[in-house]
Amino acid sequence: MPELPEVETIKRELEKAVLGKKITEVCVCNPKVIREPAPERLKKELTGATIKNILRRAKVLIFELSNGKSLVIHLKMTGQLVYPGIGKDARVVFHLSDGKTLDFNDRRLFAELRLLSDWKNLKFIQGLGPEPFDISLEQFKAMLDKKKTRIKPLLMDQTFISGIGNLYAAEALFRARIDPRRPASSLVDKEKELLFKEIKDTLREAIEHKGSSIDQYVQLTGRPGGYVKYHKVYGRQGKPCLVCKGTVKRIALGGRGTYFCPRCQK
DNA sequence: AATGGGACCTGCGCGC
DNA sequence: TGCGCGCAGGTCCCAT
Repeated sequence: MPELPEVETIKRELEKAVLGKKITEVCVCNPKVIREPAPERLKKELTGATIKNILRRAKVLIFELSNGKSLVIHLKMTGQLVYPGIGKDARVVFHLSDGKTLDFNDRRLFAELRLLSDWKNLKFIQGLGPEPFDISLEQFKAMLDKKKTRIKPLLMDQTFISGIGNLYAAEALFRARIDPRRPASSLVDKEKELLFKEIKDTLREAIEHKGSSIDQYVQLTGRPGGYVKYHKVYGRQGKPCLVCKGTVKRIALGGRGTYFCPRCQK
């Protein structure tokens, strides 16, 4: 579930907590989460390296290291980074030069961890579309015009626009009063404009509240994010719409649970 | 090109 | 109380 706001929250906290520290030891408790290289080689190459820079691209975290390599982490749905670590149920434990640990947890083993020479060459990274904050309204409008596909799955398509997942797609569409099933190209200018604004506002507000703790997401400290109480439709099926008092519905769209208010969203 | 489904996983909540 | 089942979702992959 971690989307742009959650990963951005972790990134900012990591900068304060572990930047400049050295990795003194790595414990791989479950090698399944390591995509490349082989766990033994990863351990060897990480040990002794200093964390020089921490970046986020879409939902991906990148640790640039003093040895020229980069540790690339995609949390997928249930990945967590916790500092100081407690070691409980961790899949990978990074021991740092301050005597503390950084825990990498992942209940469902979907997350991916890689050590690469050049993270920009990773196929997934290369395929990413622009982030919402990096494009203009005119660009956003032009991008939608070319697409006949339904707007919600399109917003979640990382090759189209990156950083938005199921939760924030639903929230932004509700706030823009657009039915998630609408073909993207059917949106008129006013709707595109409003949607673009609401996407950015929703993401910004979620970052301010340090993300949405649905399922497994927690901040680096292990505390939950505070944005769930501001959700207007996500997870609220059967409950009254906060705007019109109609009932929030849940449908499947592109195989994903989709929350919306049929009365508000046209 | 667009869409649907399955796979990857595990734990939770549901109905019986 | 316990069992089996559906569901949760980011991404990839395959089929239509």
